[in-house]
Amino acid sequence: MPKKERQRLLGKLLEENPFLTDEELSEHFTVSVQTIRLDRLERGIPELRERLKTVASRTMNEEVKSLHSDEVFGDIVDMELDKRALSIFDVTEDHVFQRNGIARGHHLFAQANSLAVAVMNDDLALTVKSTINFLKPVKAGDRVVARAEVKKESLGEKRTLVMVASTVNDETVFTGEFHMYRTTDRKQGELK
Amino acid sequence: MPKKERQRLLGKLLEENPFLTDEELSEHFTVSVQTIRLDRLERGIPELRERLKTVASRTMNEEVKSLHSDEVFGDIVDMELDKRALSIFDVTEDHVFQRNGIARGHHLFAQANSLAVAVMNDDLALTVKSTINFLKPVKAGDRVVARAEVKKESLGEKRTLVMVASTVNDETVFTGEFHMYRTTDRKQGELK
DNA sequence: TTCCGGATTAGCACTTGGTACTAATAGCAG
DNA sequence: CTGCTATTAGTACCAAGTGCTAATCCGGAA
Repeated sequence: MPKKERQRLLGKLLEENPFLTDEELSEHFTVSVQTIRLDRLERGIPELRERLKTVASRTMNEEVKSLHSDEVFGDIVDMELDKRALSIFDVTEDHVFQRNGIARGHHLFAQANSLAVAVMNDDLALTVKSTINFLKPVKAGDRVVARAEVKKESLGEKRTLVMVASTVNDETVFTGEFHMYRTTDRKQGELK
Repeated sequence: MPKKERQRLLGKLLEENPFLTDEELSEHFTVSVQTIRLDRLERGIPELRERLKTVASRTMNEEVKSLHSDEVFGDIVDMELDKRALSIFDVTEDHVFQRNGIARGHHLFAQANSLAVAVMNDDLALTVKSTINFLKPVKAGDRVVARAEVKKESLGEKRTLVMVASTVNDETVFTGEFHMYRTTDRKQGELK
């Protein structure tokens, strides 16, 4: 097997299974341990212990994250109940597909949906139906600004329509219509 | 500080942060490294390297599930590429509104959306547009089963329609239409 | 007071899975 | 034959330990 091919496979193998020692790897490829070390050196692949450290720290971070991200997805920076609201969501590496670096749709949806729930001046607001459009891909590092607007003229009792538009650098990347259900039956515009 | 108390704290500390070496721990408790080792021995706490190994393997196990389908929310239990797929998502306290115990919409959406992406036999599948319905509230403890079906007769080139229906105890709680974009332009039914 | 025992500390040999470096060898191309 | 690359071998060293023995400290009972 040519060297290049072996190194490529080595990288792939270790990505799938970071627990392999150089010795195990040398047996797998039937080369010497030193060759494996040279290969790792050339490809910048760290040693077993370092690999485990990074994998383990990834876990710890994610566990913290899934706990933290509780009520609202994205920071609400401005809100006028029953009228409009604005939230900001910074996209990081954690939110994108590894393969193409594009943010997963459900994160944009989560931001918009959370904002729609929050802007409703109601104890128990639920999303009933929604139509959404992903207009442009969002990348890691982008700052997504979602604007929600409550449509006054909308729908019957206990139903409210909230429109959300999300932008990155003033370019619209996402729009959504959220049909919300509220428990308290209340006339339009009346504050709680 | 009494020995018992120190050992209790040691256990707690290492659970939160498994990355600490005996030396760092000895400084933290202002005792010798040997004392820390005796403490670990008595409490059956493994050494740093073993701790990282178990933490890392925990990650990998979780990632194996999402490896198949590239970052899926919910476990995919069955899948026939380009045809249909099924995933399970167990709702916990973390997924519901504290106030009313009802699952946040974006979790159901995330499960369905991830499944729609996974079922597409494509390297780069993106959601373009989606219409969803939340039919019944989902509570903590519920097991949500999402079924995705690729509609063969659907849409133009590079576009595919995926229908997803999610049920709890055979009752439909959520339905969604996902208009997916694929990069590889390919005839219907043709396998990669 | 003296002696005992648990707790603590110290020291040494050894282990794993490496790094860093040097040197030797094999195989092929010009 | 020379030069070059790839591979292999061997040495010293490191981190973070285990395992074991031995010394020390300190408080309470005889």
